[in-house]
Amino acid sequence: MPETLSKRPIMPTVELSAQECLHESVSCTVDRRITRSKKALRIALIELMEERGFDSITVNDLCTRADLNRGTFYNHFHDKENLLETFENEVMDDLVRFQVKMKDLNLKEILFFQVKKKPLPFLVEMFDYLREEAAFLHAVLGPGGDIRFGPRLRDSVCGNLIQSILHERYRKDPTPFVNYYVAFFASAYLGVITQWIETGMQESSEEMALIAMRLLFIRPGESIKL
Amino acid sequence: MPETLSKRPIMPTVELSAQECLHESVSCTVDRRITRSKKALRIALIELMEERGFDSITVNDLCTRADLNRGTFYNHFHDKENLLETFENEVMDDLVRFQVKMKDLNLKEILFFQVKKKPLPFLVEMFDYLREEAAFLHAVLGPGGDIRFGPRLRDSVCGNLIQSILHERYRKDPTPFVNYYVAFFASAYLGVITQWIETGMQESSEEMALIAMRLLFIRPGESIKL
DNA sequence: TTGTTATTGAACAGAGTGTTCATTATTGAT
DNA sequence: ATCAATAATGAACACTCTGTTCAATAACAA
Repeated sequence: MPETLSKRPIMPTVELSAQECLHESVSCTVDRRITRSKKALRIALIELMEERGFDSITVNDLCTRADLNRGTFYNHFHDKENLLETFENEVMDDLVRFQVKMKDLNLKEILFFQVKKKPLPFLVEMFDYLREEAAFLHAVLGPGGDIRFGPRLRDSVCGNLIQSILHERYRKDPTPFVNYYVAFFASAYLGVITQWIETGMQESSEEMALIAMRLLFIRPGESIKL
Repeated sequence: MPETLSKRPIMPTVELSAQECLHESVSCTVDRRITRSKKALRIALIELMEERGFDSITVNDLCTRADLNRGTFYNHFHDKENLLETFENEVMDDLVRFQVKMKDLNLKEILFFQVKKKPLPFLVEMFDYLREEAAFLHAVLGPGGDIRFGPRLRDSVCGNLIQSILHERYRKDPTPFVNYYVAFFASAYLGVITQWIETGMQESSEEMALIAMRLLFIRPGESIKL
């Protein structure tokens, strides 16, 4: 079914005026009505996801909560899935900058900070950013959230982290074990992030960075003499 | 809104006759029409979750796919959420038996099998069971699944596993680090299970048990001399 | 101020929901 | 094989939500 084709394209004034700006080199400001509507919908979405879960939210609910006309919603979004997807993509785009910093990481550098008991700066930055987006992340990672976002976050943030700390001996290891090794640690760090957000971010970003580093040097079986 | 109260209670003949059985001590068999309908709905649910995701499934879709009348669906389930929840609970109930075996585990025993390169029997059993339920698990853990099931599986299966391997020194550690330590490994093992199911369970249950054990003795930072 | 455009409120057909009911078909047990 | 019990069926119902259109109004950037 070509259901996506039957939908008329939503062309936000934001993007169009942004292009025009480059063309006409004029100070371009977006229409405040649009940003206001979108902000209100974002808040309404987060609140309702926490209260009832994404599935049972209706477009009516969102608009009532955001104090907007239902037509306004459809001016900017196809449906509630498109609304959620938009905000998810914004966060994912923001996270790209940390991926870059992760790629030129190595175990020696981590250990250098570890022995000095200093948190890795980029890890602190990352937890800072996650705290900024805590309301959204709490909703979207929680029981009323989106099942696809956790894996996205894991692959984006944690995937690169694992690649950089992956032991050299496993880099060229073709056995299936390596895949599980990567899945193991990527999921593990997503779990740490989720735990932090779910429990209300009691620890500071510096503390979390140190905890994340410490977990790299822990081995459950270490208590037993080999 | 007392919406749950307004729903009439669904009393499956299964449970009632089960009670009567204890009372009258008669060989009790459930109505085959019911089990047939529920099985058809289970298959339909799994298929449609894979194809379109749970959110966009309608009761109509389920009944069409299961070749059932819509009224039959409402004879047994309140709504599609209740349908999914029922099957989720069945799997969770099955998993209880592994929790028991996990509680009387300890690191020494694991190491004993580890040095002999033998998989822990209960781990093999568990991966065997997961393979039995692979179709359901693949659907419910996948992108069209239920966001609440992963955490349930993690807490049930992996939570107990971690408690038994938790290093003695952390058992009485009151610092928040321990919480993240547990979250770390519980999420990690859920990630391994999910990876296995998502990639079509290429490895045997014995291989997976060995991989899970090996991951207990791995430490990313081990390549660096302290 | 002025032209533009986002928002509003109303209306619409269509789809899905959850329920009821009389009828038919299966079932388990005698 | 028969029979009472009950699950399945198909139809109908009011209801909610959807996604769209439209004219009127309000807010905006310049």
